[in-house]
Amino acid sequence: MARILVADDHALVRETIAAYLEAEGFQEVLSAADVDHALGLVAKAPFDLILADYDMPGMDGLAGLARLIAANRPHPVALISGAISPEVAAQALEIGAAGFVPKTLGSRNLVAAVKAMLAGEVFAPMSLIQRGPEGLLSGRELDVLRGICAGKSNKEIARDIGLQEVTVKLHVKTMSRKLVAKNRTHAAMIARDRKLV
Amino acid sequence: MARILVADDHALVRETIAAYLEAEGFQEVLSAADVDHALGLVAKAPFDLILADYDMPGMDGLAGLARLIAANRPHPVALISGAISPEVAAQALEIGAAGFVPKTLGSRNLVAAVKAMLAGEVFAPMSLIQRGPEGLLSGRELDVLRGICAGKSNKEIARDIGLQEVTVKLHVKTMSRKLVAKNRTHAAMIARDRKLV
DNA sequence: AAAGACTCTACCCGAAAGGATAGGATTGCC
DNA sequence: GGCAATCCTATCCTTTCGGGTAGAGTCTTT
Repeated sequence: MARILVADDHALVRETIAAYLEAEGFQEVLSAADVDHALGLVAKAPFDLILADYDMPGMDGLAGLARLIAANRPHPVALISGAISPEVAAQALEIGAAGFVPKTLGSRNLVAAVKAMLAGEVFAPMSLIQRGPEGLLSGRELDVLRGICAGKSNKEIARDIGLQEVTVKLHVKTMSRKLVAKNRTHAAMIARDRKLV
Repeated sequence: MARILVADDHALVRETIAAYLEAEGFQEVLSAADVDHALGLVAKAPFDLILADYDMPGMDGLAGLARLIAANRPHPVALISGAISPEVAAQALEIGAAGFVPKTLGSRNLVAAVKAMLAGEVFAPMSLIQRGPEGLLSGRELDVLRGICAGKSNKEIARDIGLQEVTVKLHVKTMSRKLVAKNRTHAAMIARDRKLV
């Protein structure tokens, strides 16, 4: 019926999902533990649909997803994920992701989502779609946020990315406003929760 | 063959694992989405084995696990988890957990682990067992760490737990040393990574 | 060309955090 | 009792943060 690839580094999740889809009547369901393995399988023969985990070795943010999409074009590639931020979701859709399969999805909904995406539709929970470009962090702000999450001081961040300390402080301030964080520590925790880094 | 309960708030994980275990020949595999639901099922009839997710509604740290263990005594209760800190693992074993099932475990190993625990053995990856009491955070230090993770200032933390600000600063210092953190933000990220809070 | 972003830098200030050192209080344990 | 660990408080000092305001450069879009 369809050739599907499930890519997830959690063997338990990967294999059980694959087994479930096979039991649902999909002809060929393969699995991969990382992006490189997945790309190798795609190279042999493209899939009708790829489900890829966002927190997977080789993903490197959305770079790995972009490679998968390019390799499997024009067939759809979707993200499996426990929790994804609206920011990441928007970027994923921009680079051509076919949708999202939250792990909170039930088995029956999973099948429905897979069928929808096989038919060329975009499947994504509303909560991930409805959002303005409001409150998005700029590139520099993300750089600084990464430094903060690494426990660096403003001075260290400034040295590492080649800026003056005052400039870093500015980015910390504006970025904290956007995240509605009380301070850098709070911002770091929010970033971690929303997987912004 | 055995009556097993799989408790996980991720419907996809929960149902697929349950389906897989059933396919392996286990007679009765039920599932629950939160601790309260699980306790309700246990109350009707105890299970030969319970697999419970650590990051689950109602778990409240290890309190929920303790309730499940008490309710299902003397049958084993194990934790399903993507990542668990040695600290939490040790505490779980102390209060009587039967072991751990990392999500990185393959399907075949899952079956082996389940059978081992049904036989009364403790199943846990070595990496979670070998650890000294070295570097453990004291109660107060954990209190302060929780405050830091919430983005609070020392002053706020002091007010909330009824201490002087200087005392909080002391705990921040000693706790950061133990975690080998450069500052409070770094400590917060380490705590989040190791699930210390 | 103008508007709007993102960007970088500078100066100022008060508040917060980090670090060192020291003393006393409370436990539980040998 | 002595010992160790944890806990609470204190004083002093330096560094870092957080916040405000201001000016100017780049780039893209309209």
